[in-house]
Amino acid sequence: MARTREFDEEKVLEAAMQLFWEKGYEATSLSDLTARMGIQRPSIYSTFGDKKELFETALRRYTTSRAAEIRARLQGHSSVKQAFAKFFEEVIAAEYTKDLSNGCFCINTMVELAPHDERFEILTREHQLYLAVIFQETIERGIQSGELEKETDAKSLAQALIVALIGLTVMMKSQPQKSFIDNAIATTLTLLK
Amino acid sequence: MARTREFDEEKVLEAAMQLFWEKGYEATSLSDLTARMGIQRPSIYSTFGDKKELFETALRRYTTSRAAEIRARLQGHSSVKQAFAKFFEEVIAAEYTKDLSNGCFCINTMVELAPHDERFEILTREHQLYLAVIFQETIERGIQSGELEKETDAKSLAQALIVALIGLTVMMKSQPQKSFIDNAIATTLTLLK
DNA sequence: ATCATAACATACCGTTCGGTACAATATGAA
DNA sequence: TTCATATTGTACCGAACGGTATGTTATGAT
Repeated sequence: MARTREFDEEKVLEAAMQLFWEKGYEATSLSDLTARMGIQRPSIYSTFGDKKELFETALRRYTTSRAAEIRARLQGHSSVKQAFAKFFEEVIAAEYTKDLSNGCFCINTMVELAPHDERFEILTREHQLYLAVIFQETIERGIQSGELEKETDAKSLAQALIVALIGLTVMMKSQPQKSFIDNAIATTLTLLK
Repeated sequence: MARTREFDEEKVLEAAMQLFWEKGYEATSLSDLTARMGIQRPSIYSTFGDKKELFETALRRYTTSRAAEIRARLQGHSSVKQAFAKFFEEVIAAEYTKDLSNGCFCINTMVELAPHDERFEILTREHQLYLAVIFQETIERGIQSGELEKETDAKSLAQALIVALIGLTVMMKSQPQKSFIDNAIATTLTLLK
């Protein structure tokens, strides 16, 4: 009964996410978005609402898929120590490999928007809490299997590892020597015992 | 021989620093700056150069005084463990006390500008490296006094604590329960032994 | 084939952006 | 007191901002 949509909503949202991830909210203009998404301005507004709604949708997409990815990676090793070591190693390698490293979209948003917009304060907090739960479950698996000490405080340890993950992700934005990060994480991971 | 300046360069720079610290680079407009600094636009340009130069000057002022403050705090306790515990505790308390917490100006800049501007990549990296040296010296003092184990790798441990400091500072922007941060830091500080 | 309708492209809205030209003002050396 | 000069306030610059009105185009149910 009417003209059919010519773009794939998933694809243009993915493009918007990449752009916001690279440049942040303020530094990304509507012109940047139309260029990258390959659609016109009114199409953005009719499909996603205004700039901030689009940003929120993009961020939700990111956090959902990122959490699933992390969960999968941690479940991919029988050894919990090895699972965390590999995971951190891959996070580090990803930043040092790609020429342009964007870090974590959620962390970027925590810094840029959470302090001035409660919606993003909540959204970013809940993502971190969810990651902490994933970490905690992994640690508990290690306790159950006997790999980790029975007395381990799984929750506190998970929270410490989340803080380390955030810290290393941010620190890498200043491109320190890789040994700095490697040392820091190796030391932190000795908490798993 | 000419009209005398009517404002205190130090004071208006301090005001600019506070504003950039609160809002970041992009989100702070020249109008915001003139309002907060209490001087007119041409005075900013003739005294500090353009917006980015002013930002850099403000950030340098921040990092210098912040490093001196941290060094002093860590030297203020004979016990190294207690020095770090108190220091982290104060960082946490500062964020939960003030209604508007700005976190760390340097960390904010690492996230917003370092990935897109080499000048700030270098500036922020060197600040973190300097803080790591301060941490390392403190840890070495603890080794020397016998408070910490002789085998302690002071450098790696210092780097791990810097990563934790960054992580907690960023994490607090999402206003998690205080117990999350307290647990994480308590666990991380068990690395001091 | 007609036509109501939704997506399209274009062109524009008022506002705000970073930055500056310019004239008025105040100063101290002469 | 005069005058060269640096600082001030105002008013403006073109460009870019987020957002929208409007007319054109393509669609599928009738």
